[in-house]
Amino acid sequence: MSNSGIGNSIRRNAPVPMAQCGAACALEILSDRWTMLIIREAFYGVMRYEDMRDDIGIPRSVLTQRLKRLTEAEVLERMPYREEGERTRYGYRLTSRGQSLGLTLLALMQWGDEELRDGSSAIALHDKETGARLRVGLVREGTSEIPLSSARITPQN
Amino acid sequence: MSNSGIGNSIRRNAPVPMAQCGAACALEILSDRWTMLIIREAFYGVMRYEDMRDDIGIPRSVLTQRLKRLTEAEVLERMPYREEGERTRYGYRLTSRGQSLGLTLLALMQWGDEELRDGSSAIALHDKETGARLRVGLVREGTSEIPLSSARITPQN
DNA sequence: CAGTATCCCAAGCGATACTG
DNA sequence: CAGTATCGCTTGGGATACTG
Repeated sequence: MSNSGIGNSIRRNAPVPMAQCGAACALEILSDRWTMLIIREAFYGVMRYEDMRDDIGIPRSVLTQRLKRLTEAEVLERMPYREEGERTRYGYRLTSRGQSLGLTLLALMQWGDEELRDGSSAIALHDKETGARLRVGLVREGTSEIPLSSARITPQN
Repeated sequence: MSNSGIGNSIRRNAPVPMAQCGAACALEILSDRWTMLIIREAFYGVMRYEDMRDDIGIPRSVLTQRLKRLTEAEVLERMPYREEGERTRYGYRLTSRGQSLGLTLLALMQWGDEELRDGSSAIALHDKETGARLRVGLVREGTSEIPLSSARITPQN
């Protein structure tokens, strides 16, 4: 049968209790309709409240609440910034904890592109050094580990 | 700054519109409080309605609705099964589409373990053949791709 | 055991108006 | 521009009872 990764008989309970599960823990922060979309914006470098609203169509009250939650969870940080000839404004960007969520986001994107869409992705990942095309997958620990920071992300089309 | 994977200036909008984004598409099915936990159960081989309820504490009405949605999305399938001396029962298991979600689940778990917990994971991944420890990461396409099916998942105590 | 049915309440949604 | 405030509405959550 080999229907899943762990054994091949029917299990009556999960081998890892919810309280000790990293996924369950992560989902407490991430599992609602908007949060990963906000992460996606931040991942692409969109920092501003209004810009996020324009992109994803989230109601103000909800965006405000989510940004607060993500900031408290240290996934995002609130940052002052200034553009040419403009006054100082505030925006949000990924902390290092947030950046490491990029892999999860990419895994999700890959699944969506391959299983729900025609298989064509709207972005491509390449190794900055070698130019080799990259995917999210299982890797031997230590070997051939490519950090997200050495990937180039290019919109297709 | 190099704060995210794509360029280093402030973006006013995401380079990929929501409508063409695999992640956005995936989140339409997956982004609520319970769905990924149900996937997690199925991933571990828990098939039964009542067992899922016991593990994750989801209300009946919600579980029923989610199983329906996931079945319609062809992530789960409803399966008759029979245990020793018992009558035929029905349960749910991952389709191939569902199984390929395993990578996303593992990425999520890895993030939760490393960033939200003490860094200790409740499971370990090893290559069935070589025994090498595995992680979710970026891989050169083609090269060194290890399918989920050749990974052994062992609960760490 | 695998669901339906019901009911109540809290949270989230969506729109719009307002403020520093 | 980056939020708060408000409000009516819909959805989901949580509990419990019932059915084949």
